[in-house]
Amino acid sequence: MLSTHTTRETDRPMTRTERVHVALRMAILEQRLAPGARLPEDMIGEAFGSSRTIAREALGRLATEGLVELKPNRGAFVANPTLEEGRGIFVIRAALERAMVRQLAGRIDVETARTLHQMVEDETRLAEKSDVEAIRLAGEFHLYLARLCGNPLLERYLTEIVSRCSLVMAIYGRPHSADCGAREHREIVEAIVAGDFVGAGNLMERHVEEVATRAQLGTRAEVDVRSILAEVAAQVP
Amino acid sequence: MLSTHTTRETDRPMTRTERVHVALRMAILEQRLAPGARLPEDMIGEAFGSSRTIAREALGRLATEGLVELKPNRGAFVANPTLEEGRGIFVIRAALERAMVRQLAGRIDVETARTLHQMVEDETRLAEKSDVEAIRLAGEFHLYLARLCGNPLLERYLTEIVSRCSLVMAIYGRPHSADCGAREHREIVEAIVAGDFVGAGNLMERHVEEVATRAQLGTRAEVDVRSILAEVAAQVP
DNA sequence: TCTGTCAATATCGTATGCAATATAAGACAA
DNA sequence: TTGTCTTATATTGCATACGATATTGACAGA
Repeated sequence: MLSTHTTRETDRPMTRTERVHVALRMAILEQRLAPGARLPEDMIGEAFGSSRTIAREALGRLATEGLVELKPNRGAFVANPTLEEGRGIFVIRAALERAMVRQLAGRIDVETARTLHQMVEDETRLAEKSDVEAIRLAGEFHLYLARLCGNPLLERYLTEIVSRCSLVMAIYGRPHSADCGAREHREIVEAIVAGDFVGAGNLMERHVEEVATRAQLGTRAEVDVRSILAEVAAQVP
Repeated sequence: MLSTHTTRETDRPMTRTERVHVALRMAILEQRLAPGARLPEDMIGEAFGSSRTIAREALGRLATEGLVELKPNRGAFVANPTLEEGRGIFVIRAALERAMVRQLAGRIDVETARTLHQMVEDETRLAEKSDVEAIRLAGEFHLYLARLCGNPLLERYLTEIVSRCSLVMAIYGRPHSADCGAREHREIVEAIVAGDFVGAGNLMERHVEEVATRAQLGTRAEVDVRSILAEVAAQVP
């Protein structure tokens, strides 16, 4: 059994808004809904057998998560963050995750430590088998750490940020670049367990930055409509 | 003129939801609405001459900001964060503001530097005159730095966090404790302008932590009903 | 052929009505 | 007096209707 960590005990049967919300989030993160796609309230309501009220609220939440853009009197669109926004998101992520592991360092009981090691183990094993699974597990790892902090706001922010990062990587990342590097995760876990909060913080900060650069976020230039038009024009005989 | 920095050019005449939203936020932060107070949609809609739809949406936004708590099928209440949540919020704030000034260090043009010095000047001058004004200016200072980063998400998070901090301090802080310390601000500005990103980061991190401790967030114990009852019982003859 | 104006359409912003749910109050028995 | 059951009330959850707004396409004029 690989992902006991992901089970979220839904005591409440999940409100309709929530259902639509998570379904749309999934679809966007899996790129089944392409960035820039229109998301009319009517269409969503119809698709889920609900009214626009539900669709509207779900879209509102997705907008605060940064996954959709809400243009007043125009409608909702799947977000299409610029490369610069993407970099900004990773900056915040690095800062939050640094603080997170610093706080965690030396405050992990043996049971939790075992779980963390197990997660890294699973990641390593899956790294060569299934890309998509490995990426999912890597995300789980970061979110699990956030949960351990016992800081609800930190957890919320990190959940949101991880979503945004996934979207940015889906847009700008090259294939396979999203791997989180199980080895880096292992080093971080070891630093945390050892109580080395400075080392853990630095490792995590560097880790996040490297994920960003591996995704080519540092090198690829902003898509410039003008230059593309020039290219296209040049190809016309 | 003290606060040109606060002018937000509202190109759009501000939607009704927004109006209710900011009005309620003000009221909560000024403690005109006490923590724990009920906020029925009907009542709010009536008060603002709008329908429940508007009130509902405003409450939803305030909930994501952490200023109101939304209990399903029960209603909305002014948030009443625990002391522990309050500490967690300051942890995040320290992390974000550290990253913020590190990014800013050495990237400030002379015009902006002048503005920053002016803000610190104003704070110093008002520090002895008007408490409430000084506190407001201090908040402006932090938010202005966030705006300078050009990172929309960072700006949003920090706005949200500053609100939450205000609420926490209103609940748990002792009077006058919220002063941000204009001298600390001056040191930070100087480090930023000098391009000393390590120093600026450390100063800011410490500064936020000290604001938290000055507010007694580090010392005061959680209110424990049991112990209070014991005290009361002991006083009974 | 190009550009400006206008109508048609699609979609959102808002109000309101009805059903569902949770709390609170009251009655009653132990 | 206390515990439990029932009923009443307050309030939200959700759907729908109507007016407001932006975009699209057609058409007239240059």
